[in-house]
Amino acid sequence: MAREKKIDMVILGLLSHEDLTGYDIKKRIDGAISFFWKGSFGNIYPALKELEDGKLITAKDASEDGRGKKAYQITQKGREALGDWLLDEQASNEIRYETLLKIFFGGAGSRQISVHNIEVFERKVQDDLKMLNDYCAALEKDPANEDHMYYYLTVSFGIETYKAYLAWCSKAKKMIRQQMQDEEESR
Amino acid sequence: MAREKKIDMVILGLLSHEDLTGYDIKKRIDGAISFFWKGSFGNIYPALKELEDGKLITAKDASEDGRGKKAYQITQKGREALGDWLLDEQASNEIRYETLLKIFFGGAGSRQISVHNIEVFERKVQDDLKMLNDYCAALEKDPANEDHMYYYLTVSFGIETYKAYLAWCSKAKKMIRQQMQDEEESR
DNA sequence: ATCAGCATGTAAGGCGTTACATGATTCA
DNA sequence: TGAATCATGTAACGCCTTACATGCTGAT
Repeated sequence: MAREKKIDMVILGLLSHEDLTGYDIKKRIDGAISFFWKGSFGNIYPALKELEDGKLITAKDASEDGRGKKAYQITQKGREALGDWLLDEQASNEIRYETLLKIFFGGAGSRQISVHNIEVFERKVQDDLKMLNDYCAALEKDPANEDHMYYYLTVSFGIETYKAYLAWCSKAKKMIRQQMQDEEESR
Repeated sequence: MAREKKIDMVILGLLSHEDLTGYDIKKRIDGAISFFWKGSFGNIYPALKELEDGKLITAKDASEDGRGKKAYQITQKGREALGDWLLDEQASNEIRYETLLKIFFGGAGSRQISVHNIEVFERKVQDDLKMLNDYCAALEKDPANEDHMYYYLTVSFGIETYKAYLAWCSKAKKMIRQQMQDEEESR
């Protein structure tokens, strides 16, 4: 029960559903997971090697044609590690929002800059929310399977928080603009 | 306009209001900022040294008594760097929620475990929300200064998103329990 | 032909965390 | 006197990002 890397758990989690290549794993991570977890090739391939060394996964040659394509399968030991991780109630949940940093220190710049920084953030959130809504719609069409609910729950977490972000953006812009106006009137 | 580290900007931002020691800076970061940004001594002290080397801040001996206490001041050059950073509209906003990972892969464990993981998360959010509400109350009592609104905005961002988290927690637990019940009935 | 996408991997560097090391002060 | 807090710093390690290097395949 060594302190496994999170990327290991992501890989094991994905492989618990289907066999995948490193490249496929990257694509899956870039999908619905991407708004709360990231991964890169420079991250994934070394992790696959370590997991294979630890016998948590096995590789089989999946080249239909001779190129070195490898599909990975999870082993029983891998499933156990995944189960242990789920049972461990400690979880690191972190946010690092540079935008909030810029708002917090907004007094060091003009109010217009702060409004602009909020607008840039707002646009990004709107785009991401669209993406999440698309995922959600796709899930509703698809026949309900066992894991469906879990995917839906994470997507809905994203949708709800992003909606809260957008509400905050409106409020924040209004508040800053109001203060700009107050100042103008008192001049 | 080199690609400055974010911790540098946090330090400059804090020093733009008041002179502080490294130890004080840590305390400030652990305050209202902590829910969207982190810092550690192993992070802060080397950054202070680099900022001093780059003449963005200056140190003066603040030992009332002979111990090597140093208070840092921001320089004009430091203020400019801070202003440039605020003007730069690109910002990295990331969340890494292991809890969501555990929910996403919840199918690999029992439903009870998923409910439990949500509850652990929920309790943490409730505690943090209390803290944020306290900050908010303190801000409302304090006389309104220039930067007040900016502090308020980031705190209110936290409050709003944490409320959305809690609403999601209730919904998610209900959904999982409902599915457990459905299954029991169809047995 | 050429470009996008499939596919695997390595290397350097950046940044941050944790633990360690040290010592003074203040308050109970 | 002992514990908590103030105060500064270093060192090792972990983990991830970015960029690089390589080559095949399928569609236009």
